[in-house]
Amino acid sequence: MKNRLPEIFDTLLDAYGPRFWWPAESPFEVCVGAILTQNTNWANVEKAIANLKEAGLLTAEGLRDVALERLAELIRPAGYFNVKSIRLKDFIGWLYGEHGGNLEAMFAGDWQRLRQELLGVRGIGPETCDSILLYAGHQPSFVVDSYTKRLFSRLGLFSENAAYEEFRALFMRNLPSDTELYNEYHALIVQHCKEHCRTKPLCAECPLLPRCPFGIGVLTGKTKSGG
DNA sequence: GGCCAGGACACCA
DNA sequence: TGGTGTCATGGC
Repeated sequence: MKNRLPEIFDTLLDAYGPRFWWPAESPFEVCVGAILTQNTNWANVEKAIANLKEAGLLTAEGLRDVALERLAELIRPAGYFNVKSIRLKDFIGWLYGEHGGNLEAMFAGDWQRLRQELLGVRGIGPETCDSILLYAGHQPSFVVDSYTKRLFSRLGLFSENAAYEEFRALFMRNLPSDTELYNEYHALIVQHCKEHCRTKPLCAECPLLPRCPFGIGVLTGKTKSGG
């Protein structure tokens, strides 16, 4: 079976241009945002991040020392604030316990070992973990999110029910191990899905339609007529 | 007023 | 191992 992933990337890049992800001012902000964005609209996350910045708490030390209740209140706009405040505290506690609260130290060793360690932190699942590795640590760990599953299952390439690690492995097997490529690919998937691939079927303006090489009927109910 | 949004986890069979 | 309920705000 032909590897369609590179050409899909090219199509998305042509359509949207480079996305310059992650939308954050520092690697630490990426880590915080990765936890706050769990099952949440990014616009709401931005409000929570802004609250943390305004309070001067968007640092490892700040989040370590702030009271849990105050932290929850500051991140309230991001939703699930009681859960996420604990998750942030757990991550910061782990960061201090294992790496002295230093993000550079956290990323200094072997990233695949770090991945396993991060997955052991309560509240950090595979997507959050890979987002931290890729966008904060600049390590070639592909990020799979709900958009990725939705788009590529609609394209008929993967089963939507496939496990996270299966999805991730498929991308990493079929693409070169390239941090910049993984960075851009995931960002383009998000951009694309926000515009064309929410819960509704893809619309006629979908940039994947004209060059779709794999039977767009999966998406539209019509069959590709060739040519 | 309902749906949706860049998940993770506990619990249960 | 897989399915289900829970956590919550804000925009449309």
